[in-house]
Amino acid sequence: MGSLIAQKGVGKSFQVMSQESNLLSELNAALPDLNKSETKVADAILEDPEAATRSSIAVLAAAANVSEPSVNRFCKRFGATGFPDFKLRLARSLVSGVRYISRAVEMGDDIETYPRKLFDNTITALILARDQLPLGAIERAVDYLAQARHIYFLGLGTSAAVAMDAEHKFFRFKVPVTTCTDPLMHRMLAAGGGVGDVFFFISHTGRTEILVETAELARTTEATVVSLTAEGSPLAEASHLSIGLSVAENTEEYLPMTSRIVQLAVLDVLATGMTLRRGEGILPHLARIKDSLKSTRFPSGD
Amino acid sequence: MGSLIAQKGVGKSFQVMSQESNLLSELNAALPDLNKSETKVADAILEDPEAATRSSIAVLAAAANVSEPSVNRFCKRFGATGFPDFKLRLARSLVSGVRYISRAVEMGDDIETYPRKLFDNTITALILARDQLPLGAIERAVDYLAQARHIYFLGLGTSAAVAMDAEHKFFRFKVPVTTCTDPLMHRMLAAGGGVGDVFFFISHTGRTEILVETAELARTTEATVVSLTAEGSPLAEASHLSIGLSVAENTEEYLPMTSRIVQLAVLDVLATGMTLRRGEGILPHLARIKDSLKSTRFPSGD
DNA sequence: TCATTATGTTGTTTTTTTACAAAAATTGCC
DNA sequence: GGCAATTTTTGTAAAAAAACAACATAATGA
Repeated sequence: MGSLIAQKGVGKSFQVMSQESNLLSELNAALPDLNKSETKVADAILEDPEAATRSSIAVLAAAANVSEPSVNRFCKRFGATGFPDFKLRLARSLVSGVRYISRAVEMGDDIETYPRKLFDNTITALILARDQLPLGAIERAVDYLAQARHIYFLGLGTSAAVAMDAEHKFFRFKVPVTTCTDPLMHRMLAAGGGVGDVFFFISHTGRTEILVETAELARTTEATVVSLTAEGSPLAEASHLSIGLSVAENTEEYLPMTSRIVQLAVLDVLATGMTLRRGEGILPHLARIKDSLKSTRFPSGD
Repeated sequence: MGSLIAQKGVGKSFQVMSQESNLLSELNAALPDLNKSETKVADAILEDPEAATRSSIAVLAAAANVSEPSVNRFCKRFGATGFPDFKLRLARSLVSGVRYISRAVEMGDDIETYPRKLFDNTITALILARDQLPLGAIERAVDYLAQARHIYFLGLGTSAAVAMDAEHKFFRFKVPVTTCTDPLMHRMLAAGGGVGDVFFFISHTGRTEILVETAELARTTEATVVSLTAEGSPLAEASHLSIGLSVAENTEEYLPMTSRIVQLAVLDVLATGMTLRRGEGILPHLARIKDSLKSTRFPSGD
């Protein structure tokens, strides 16, 4: 379920996923399964989707070098009742303005181009992550965290910053939270784990040896080992519970980017889950913490 | 500027704002200024906007008990070139109005609901930020950073994690980067600033007194002060250059959420800008840094 | 009552869709 | 492999639907 199913012969329609799906990404995904003229139409649309929504069927047909009925059939294949309906759907999926086709930044890109690309890629990654969020794992993670006596967020490199962010969130729940970036410290903490301790590992690849070893070490204790990492990775295997992410890795070659933002978003979810678990009672406490900062600030105008 | 202007008598058109605005709210706002048949049409559309996007002009005219040209004129009054164009705009604003409207998590939300809400809110924040990104400021910030002899990322609380993330990115450009969370240390660093030093302040509110004071202190030196913070805030005022963000403040009451993700995304943009500025030459260097981690990892399957 | 504005009617133009036919590709058979 | 039959793909042309413009009538207000 979820991805395109080309039902050859049967009804020949590219019925897809829930209505959630984005028409543009759908087009993109269907691309390999399309025949000649369909491909031409898809290309023409993807070339400039915005323009496509404004074109008449005749204009689009000309742009794609196919006949008008071909365009019409194309629309129907994608679940629309006809061309106008198709344009409507297309317009809707354009709203977020996200170019669903991730485009990497190129050396020649100017200031008008690359910030948009980066944002779009990040947004796309979040949308993808949202749609395949392992809710079961998240729910169980919240269980563990809510019952934890002490939480350790462990990550290295870029994930260390994510761990730090997590610390800034979870200490609010009256649970001792520890983060650190020293792998030797990690080991010692892990070795000392006991009942009620939750070791929360954060790693994009899930393959960093020292981190996996630390997780394995923690497993030998009474502590609970949770990880936020790549699905099926060694770290995931080493954990009691893994929140598996399959972030279509960074379009950008050299700088870590989208993966950590998705991790942060997931941690937001966990923290929120914890708030909900705690119930109304925790709200005054959270409010107090927030208010404690007021006196450190210049009064705001409004 | 910004809100609807009903130019009675002159051209009689409800020309409005940028195309940014939401057509639905526009209709709503214009309601009192409409005449009889226009009101009927507006009512019919507002009654069920979703249906309106699917109707032909005839169907809508019937639903509103007016003639077809009345509907057509109505559409033109609202800036559309005609009925189809109007429907397109309506479809667009329906998406942004309905789905992309920020919805706060509520106490009763279940696992199917709140993760989605959180992700949607984050995504919306990124879209908003993307569309009002101060490109000029970003470009100048890249200038400063690219020429920096030493970069200091300073932030407190949640922004400390963002600063740490920035450190993890920018050290790759062969520039000394310092982050720290100790405000006394901040002051001393700021006091010691000199030509070529860039102090990069990160703060959601831009009102944290010690941070603003540190920025002011840094301003007394030869160093450059840049900030990523709320537009028009004291911190922004204290800086040579401010990248102003107007993150529609956290729907979530008590946990800092979307703002820092937007900050991270902007830092991605800056880091990328720096890569582009450095040109192809920097790529092997970035690749070397990335590869340096290979030996710390379990070999990946693919 | 006259001028102005608002609305509707009629008919034309544009757009979309259907029905059908030609072309291309595929399959089965020799 | 070659050839016919079948299926699929694509295009043409005509019908249907939709949108629009021009004009006419009705309503409104001075």
